Order: sequence, then C-alpha cells, then structure tokens
Amino acid sequence: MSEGKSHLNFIEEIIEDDLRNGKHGGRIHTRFPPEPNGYLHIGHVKAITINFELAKKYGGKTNLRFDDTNPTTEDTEYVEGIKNDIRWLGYEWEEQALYASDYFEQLYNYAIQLIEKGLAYVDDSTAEQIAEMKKTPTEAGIESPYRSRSIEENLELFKAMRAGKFEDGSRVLRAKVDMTSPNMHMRDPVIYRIKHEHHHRTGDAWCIYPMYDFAHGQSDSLEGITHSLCSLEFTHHRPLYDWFIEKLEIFPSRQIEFARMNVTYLITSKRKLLKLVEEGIVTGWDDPRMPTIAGMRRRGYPPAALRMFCEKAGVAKRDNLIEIELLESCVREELNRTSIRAMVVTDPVKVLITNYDPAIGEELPAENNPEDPTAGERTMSFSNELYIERDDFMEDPPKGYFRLFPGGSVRLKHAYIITCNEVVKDESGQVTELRCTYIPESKSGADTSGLKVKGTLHWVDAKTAIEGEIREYDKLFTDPTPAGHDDKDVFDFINPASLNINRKARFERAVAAAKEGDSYQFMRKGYYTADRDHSENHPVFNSTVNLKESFKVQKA
RNA sequence: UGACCCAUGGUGUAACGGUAGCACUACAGAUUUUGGUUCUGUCUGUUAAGGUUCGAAUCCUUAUGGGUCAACCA
Repeated sequence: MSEGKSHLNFIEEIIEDDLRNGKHGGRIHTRFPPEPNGYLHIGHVKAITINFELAKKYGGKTNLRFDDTNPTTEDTEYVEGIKNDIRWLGYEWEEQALYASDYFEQLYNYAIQLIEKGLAYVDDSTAEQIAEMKKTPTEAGIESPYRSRSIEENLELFKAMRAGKFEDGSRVLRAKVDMTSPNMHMRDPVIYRIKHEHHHRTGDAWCIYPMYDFAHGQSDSLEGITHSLCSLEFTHHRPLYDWFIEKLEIFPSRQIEFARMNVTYLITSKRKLLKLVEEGIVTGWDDPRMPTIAGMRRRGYPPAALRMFCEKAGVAKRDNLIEIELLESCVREELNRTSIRAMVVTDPVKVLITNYDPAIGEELPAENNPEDPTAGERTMSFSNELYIERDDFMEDPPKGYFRLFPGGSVRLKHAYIITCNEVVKDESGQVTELRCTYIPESKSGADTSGLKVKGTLHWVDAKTAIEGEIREYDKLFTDPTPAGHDDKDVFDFINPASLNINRKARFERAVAAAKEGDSYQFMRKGYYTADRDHSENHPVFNSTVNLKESFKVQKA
C-alpha cells in the first residue's frame, strides 16, 4: 500500500540526493549548536526538531554542541538549562554534549596553518579602523597596512597573543581573503581576538578566543557533521565557511540555511526577552507567558505538541509568520487526546436542589477521558448544594442560549437534569442562589425520564469542592508583530491584562492529586496545568489554552 | 549606485513541464450528556509583463515587492 506522496522539504531533497550519490558513504550527521548565553525559545525548538528529526528519519546522528567561543556572555548555568529543555522536548544527543571550547587547541593549530600558508595575519589596527577599512556593501574595502606582514612576524605575534603579551583589543588575527568582495564577511574577517577573561570551561587557559566563523565550520568538520543546518541570516557566512574548509583541507561539512520561524504575538529576541524579565513585566524566564521552552513547559504545552507544531509549520527558505492559532491547535489536539477531564467552576454561583435530601449525598461515576477508555473513571460528590458557572445562567436569555434560565432545564454532566424555579438576588441585583429541582429518574447512565435537554453544565459539590487559584494567561502583546514596527518598540504593545489571577475557583476533589506539570481539561472551559505552586489543599493551575468556542455569551 | 536569498488562498506548506493539494483560520450543517471532540461541506490562491512549449506555479528575461549582509556577538 502506498503511503501517498512524500512531500519532502528542500533539505530532505538535498539529503536524499546525497544518499543516492553515496556521499559520505550514506552517513547523515547533524548538530544543534546553541550558545550557552540564555534560555532556549520557540525559535530554537524549530532548529532542534529539524536537526534531530532529519537525523532520525535518515538513520543518522545528532550532536549537541555548545558554541562557547565568547567567554564574556556564556555560563555553565545555561548549559544545564539547555540540556534539560532538549531532553524535555524528547531528544537525546549522541554520546555526551560537545563544546567548541574542546577544540580550542585544534583551532589554534588551524590558525597557525593558515598563517604558514600566508592566509592570515595579525592586525594592530583598532576595531574602529578595521571597520572603516572594510567600507560598506556598495563600496570596496581597502587593505590594512598590516596585511603584508611576513609569515614569520605573524607567527611570532600570534604566539605572543596566545602567551598573553598583549592587551584586549590591541591586536586581532585576520584571514586574508578579499577586501573588495561584495560579501562583507569575506573582507578579511577577524578570526581571533584577545580577551583576558575567564571561560566557563577552559578557565584561564586562554586569552585569545576564535570568532564564530573560525570555530563553527571547523567544529562541524571535526565532528564529521554532514549537513550543518542553520538559519538564513548565516547565508553570507557560507562562502567563508567553505573557504576555511578548503584552505585547511579538512572534512567538508555542508552548510544549508532555512528560514527561521516567526509566530504571531511572540518575540524571540534574547535581548527583549531578557528585558521583559528584568523589568518585571513577567516573573522570570519560565513565566507561562514567555515563548521560552521553560515558559511553555510551565504553561502546560506538551512537548509532542511543540514537535507537531514545527512539523506542520514546515521548512522552507521564505520569510514566514505563522499564526499562533496553529500552535494552539496542536496543543489542543495533543491535550484532547491525553488529558484527564475535571470539573472546575471558575466563577461560582450557588445552586440549591430543593427536592434533594440535605442529609444525604452520593458519589457519581465520571469518565476521565472520553477519548481514551483506558483512562478509567473517578467519582464526584453530589449533594443538594452545588456550584455552577455564573455564565451558565441568564435571567433573560437571548435565543440560542441553551444553558440555565428561570423555568428552564439543563443536564448536570454525569448527574441529573435540574430545572430552575427561583432566583435569589442581593440588594445590588446580583444573583446569589438558584433554587432548582432535580429529576430523580434522569440520573446519568440510568436515565428513564425520557426528557431531552439542550444544555449540559459542569458543576461541583459545594460541600466538598476545594478552593484554589487559577492563573489565566492571555497574550503578552496586543499586536501580532510587536517587533515589526520601525516607529514603535515591543514594549509599546504590552498587554496590561496578560495575567488574571482568579481566586474564586472551586475545584472538584480529584484535582487535588495533581502533580506539577499535570494537564487537565476543565470541562467546557479549557486546558489547565498544575503549577509548581500547586498543593493538595490549595490547587494552583495555569491556563494552558482555552477550548474552542462556537458560542459566545453576549453580555448585557 | 552592491551582493545574496525569496515570492502559491487570511496563514503556513505541497505540486520537480501535464487535474493547484494538505493543514490552520473563518463560515455552514450532522453527531454529541463538554456550544469540546468527530464527520461533511463552503469561501478564498500561483506578484506582474513578456518569452520557450502542444501544454508553465514550475524553465528563460525583465519589472515589482519582501528579506539579509557593513560586532574584536553567535
């Protein structure tokens, strides 16, 4: 049986082509190369899934390599966070994690080789002078006066740089490429700089550090990476990437660029994300409103949903802006399949069942997940005093409203049909209690009443329900592309109501057993996930995503 | 006045010279003890102009639009 068309993306086509041609003996090896200077976000999720899934699909391997060539910004704290996030996403890398810093000695030797070939030189110019001599994209650059230094002098100076003889910024090592190239990265790029700084792994062993362009390609090559996948903004680096491989005559890894993912209402600038944290607009890197992996995890987005999202978003080279609705759809799809249902009344109004004996109560069975029979069932307490959702009652309902109203009947899910007979209000006109009667013959699963009602409501037993907290999250920004305005800053679009803490909620008893990270569907409301602040006696849930609603209650 | 990349419904992504498909969204309808799920259906698309060809979203040319590149960041 045919599985239908395969719909390869352009990277898969390249890979299958390579496989057909027997390139690298059919070996596929990718890598995910984060810099350990911050937390991973939704954009990284795409890079992670592309690298790991491609290797998985073609029987290859994926390395995790920390691109730690700049000691100024990097820290081991981030290394652990990143590893944790990748594992949580469901991926495991080859062997142990690798580090560009493991190759410092080898990279240094590569630099020596380049100097010996007359392809690199030590430049004493200042950063400003170098920038000036590079000129602009539309104007050819000019050569540095130090460009013609002898190989011997370059060797001597570079060794002295390593030996710590010079101050930060006083000299750099540059590759001798082409100052007139239309590609700015080919205009004698700086490949080593002096930084007398402590490195999170190599400590004080080095005071010169390779630049990205001199570390990345060679690291790929050393690891035998066959397909080095990165985002489009590195396209201009590719000629340089290839140049070093060619001149050093090392394993030819191939760089392939894809468009990074943009999602409406989300930002992925590390700098701006950091500012949100620092300004206290969010509570931290793992605030459930953050587009970080840590934030999405705390929000309750399942890893499978994130993977599904990236797969559905696809891989191509054109700029894209994916609607957040696709992400939410993936989250719902996953959670609908897997999450246990519970009844939680978020804005309670009391219901008194006047014909139900206040002295007794009963335990009613309730299925845990209609999508999954193996999820079993639980029981819910029922008595003459209940709570229902304030939204589920209207004294003067519009047509099309099939919840509760005076004289109307609804089914209480897993329980009985009730009819509203009397509305009790306080001085301000606020409804305080609904007096109803129930139909004893209408019990769920044993309904002999023959009655049909249109509405089914969720409810909790007032006597046994637990009070707790729901943190309702909305979008952090009011604009779909907060970072896409030249005249405005992302901070001009902060949604002042992105967090609403609800302390009125009443939870059915079963949710008390939730553990941090457990997701539930609060029936007819949405998906919610137990926060780390959750406890048995005081439930605390984060709203993950609402259920789709095809009916909106119009407010008077 | 540069180089490089890109252009398919509202959004994302397929179609590899031969019926423009899938998903999300939106809107209908069916089912439903969740106004959820599921099912069915509908709406909306090849940036433009030339050229090659029996035939072009696909190949060529030009135009238009968008993006990227000038850190001792990655």
